[in-house]
Amino acid sequence: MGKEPLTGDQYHHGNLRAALLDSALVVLTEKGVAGFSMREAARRVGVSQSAPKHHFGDARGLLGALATRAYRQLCDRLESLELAGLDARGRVTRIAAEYVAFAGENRALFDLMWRMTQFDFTAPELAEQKHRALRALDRSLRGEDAEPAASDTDPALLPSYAVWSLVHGYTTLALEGAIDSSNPDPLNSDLLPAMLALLDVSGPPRTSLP
Amino acid sequence: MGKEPLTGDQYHHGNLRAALLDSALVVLTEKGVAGFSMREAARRVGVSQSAPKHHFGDARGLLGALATRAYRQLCDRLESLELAGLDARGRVTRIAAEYVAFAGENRALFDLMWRMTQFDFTAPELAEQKHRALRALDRSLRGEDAEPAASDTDPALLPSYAVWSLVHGYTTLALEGAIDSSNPDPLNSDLLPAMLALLDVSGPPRTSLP
DNA sequence: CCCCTCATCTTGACAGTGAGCAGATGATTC
DNA sequence: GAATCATCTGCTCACTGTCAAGATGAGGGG
Repeated sequence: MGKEPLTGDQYHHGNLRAALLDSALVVLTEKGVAGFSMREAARRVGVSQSAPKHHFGDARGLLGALATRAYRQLCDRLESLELAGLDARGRVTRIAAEYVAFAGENRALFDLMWRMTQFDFTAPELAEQKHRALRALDRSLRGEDAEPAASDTDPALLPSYAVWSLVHGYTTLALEGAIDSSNPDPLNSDLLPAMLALLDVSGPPRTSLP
Repeated sequence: MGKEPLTGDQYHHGNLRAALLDSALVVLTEKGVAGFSMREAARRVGVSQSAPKHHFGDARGLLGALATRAYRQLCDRLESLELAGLDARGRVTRIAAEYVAFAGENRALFDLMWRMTQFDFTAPELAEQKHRALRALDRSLRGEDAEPAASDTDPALLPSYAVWSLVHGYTTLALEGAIDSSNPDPLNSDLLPAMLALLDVSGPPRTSLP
């Protein structure tokens, strides 16, 4: 009975699930998505190579749980933004900056988030978090008091889709060095606000012109 | 040393380099980036596992060559578009459709293209092709006769950056199922033209007039 | 002609990975 | 106490990328 530090954590070997998630995040950050190894994540918490199986099934399960947690963190940040006193354009700029900041602070995680279908990972909670991200963005754009969209195909969502697409596209292109590559920190450039200024975020064509 | 290739298949085992590229493309398309295997690509052309080493160095070299070829194909398609008689908005819509079509027809390849930094692959030709894509897009947007941008930071490029970001962002988000997921073929939806209609593509801040 | 050189390709290893299976281990409950 | 059950270990297997050393064959002087 190897009684390692029994501090607080009840060890059978503790709450392995959380420990493995943290360890996996470190490995992912260090090695990137391509260099990630489930064995190494297990090794770092001092546990056998097949310990993760009971908690996550397989490697995709682990990465999926990690991505789901990342989505939740991103949504939390977007939802907790302080936007009072800002007009629509100011809100959009603010939320775009937060989106880009998250991507910059969690590059490997951000990479992983948009690669889950490639890993054949389709958890309902993941799709739910994606919807949550859109809703958070839409609520910030149209204001707290605006009535939420009826469905995902509500034309009122169009500006939010456009903002998301533009911000997400710029983020991935900049991280890949395709845009603003001369800038040492393209994620902090003023290119994004300038691009957003070209976008009409006033609202959908609801029987009145822009 | 003779860079002169012989006609057709020169035997030792033919022109392996091209054959391996084709084979790798098939494997990539079938298994995706995550499931790609260099050994399998070699196996399919009936050659040993370490045959690719002489031509590509390692697996990243093979994928890099594949990505470079893909960039060139995309640029070729964008540059050969017939845009005569279209106004700026029509040209943008047309080029966006072509961009999305390429992504839909070559999903695994398109995935790979924006993942090369992750594989530590930095070939000068790859960066050059990215610039070429931007220039093709910009030329299509502002017309053949407009004077090209002086540098990558020329403010006149702003609309092109915005269009690229929006189109690229929508493409990746749609492929990932984050946008328009109820649509069975989100890449052919009319969402993208509607979003582009929200974008002001008229030109840079009019501090100077044409 | 022979022989030499050199690019190309094969063989055979090595370390590392994800996955599956039989069993130890220990907490919980009866 | 004993039985149950989730949890974790050790082992095996097939597979991967990479490397070093050896075959193979084409082309070019002597």
